[in-house]
This record gives sequence, structure tokens and C-alpha cells, in this order.
Amino acid sequence: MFPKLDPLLHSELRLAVMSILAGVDEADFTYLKKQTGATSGNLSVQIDKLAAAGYITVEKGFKGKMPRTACKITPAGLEAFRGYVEALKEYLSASN
Amino acid sequence: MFPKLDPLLHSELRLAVMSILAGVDEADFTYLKKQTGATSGNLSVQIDKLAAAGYITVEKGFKGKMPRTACKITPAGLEAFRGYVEALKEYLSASN
DNA sequence: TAAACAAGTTTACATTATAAACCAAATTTA
DNA sequence: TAAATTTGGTTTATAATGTAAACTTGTTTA
Repeated sequence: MFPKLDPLLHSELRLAVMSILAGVDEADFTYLKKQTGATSGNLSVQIDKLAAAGYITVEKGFKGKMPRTACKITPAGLEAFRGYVEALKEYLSASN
Repeated sequence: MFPKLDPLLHSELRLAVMSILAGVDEADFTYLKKQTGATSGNLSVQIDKLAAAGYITVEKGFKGKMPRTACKITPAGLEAFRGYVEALKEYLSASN
């Protein structure tokens, strides 16, 4: 009845990040920070976890002279995200 | 863009419990345990938290000679649940 | 060149979730 | 009727998590 929710996605900030990345080609650290309102520290940690799980890829480069970190969702990440959404629906609709 | 998710509801087990309670008049401990597949300890703790927040009421009595704990969602709990669902939708639909 | 800023990372702490151990009463079994 | 099992939980201990604060490295500005 209640499917297990992927703990990696069941986190406010990581879910927000994945939700953003699911809709764009790529997004850099600063953009994600602005959109989510997260602190740099928290965002950095959560991005690491998503990357470690293979849900996103992280590319470090430079934009002019300033460092820039670009994040992109992977196929596995997209699939996990969709699965999470489906699972959640089971929870939210149980009351019907 | 991303509303804060009520941390009390953003928990797999508590969400399952609330989801069940949102759909029935009341449910007892054993029923909740069966439906969620949770361990007694975990369920006991999470029920306490929901009760402490005023999201549910817990009534202890007896069914014959055996103890029985009945849980019921409160109006505040129902409102919080609905609010959580709405907030979640913002997350899940951000990619559109 | 000193101060402020940008873009992160590391670390430390507090909160949470969860399972394991425990308990009391009732019921079943030998 | 004594022992074992089941029911219906609670308490406690531990591991995992989330988060903020402090720090780092390099750049821009006054």
C-alpha cells in the first residue's frame, strides 16, 4: 500500500534541486542556491549526495576567472525522480 | 518558489499515518501498524509526535480485556495535511 | 594593498528516524 | 495450573540526517 520513498529524494532541499534539474538542461550552483534559498553549505552537501548516487553529474569549470559548478540530471536521476513522484501519489491519495 | 514543507509531515511513516487517518473516522494502533508495515516502536514514537503537535488525538481504552489505542485526525491535522499536499505539488511540478 | 565579495567546502552540532530491548497483561498450550 | 506465546504497546540507544557556522581560495573594488 505504501511504497518505500527513496530517502535520497525525500529531503526538502534535494527534492527541490532535482525538481529544478528535471526541468532544465543544466543549472549551476549559484542558480540552484538562489532558487532554493538554501545556504551554500547545505547545498554543497546535498549536491554531493545526489552526485554520489549517480542522480546528477557535477562539472567544475570557470566562467571567466570565477569558478562555476554546473549540475545536470542523469537518466538514472530522472527515473528516480519520476518513481518518487509516483510513490508519493500513493501516499497522498490513500485518503480517497 | 519552493514553499517550506512541514517537517512533521515530511516523514515517511508520519505521512502514511496521516494519509490513512485523513480517510477514515479513526484507526487503532494495530491497524496502523499493519497498513504501514512499521515496527511498533517506530509507530509509537511517531504517533506521539503527531499527537504532541495536535495533529491527531490518541484515546487509550480497552477492547474487551485488551488495550486498544485509537487515533483520530484533528481539524488542525487535516488542514496541515492538505497544506503539505499543496506545498508538495509545487515541488513536483516545478519541472513543467 | 587592504577590504569586500564570490563560490564553494569542511566541520561540528542538533535533530531525527529507526530498531532493539523491554514490559505488562492476556491468552493459549502442555 | 504452570509455562510459553501473543498482544499491544513504551523506552532507550544508536545511526543517519539536515543544517548552520566557520573556513578556504581566489577575485574584484576602493
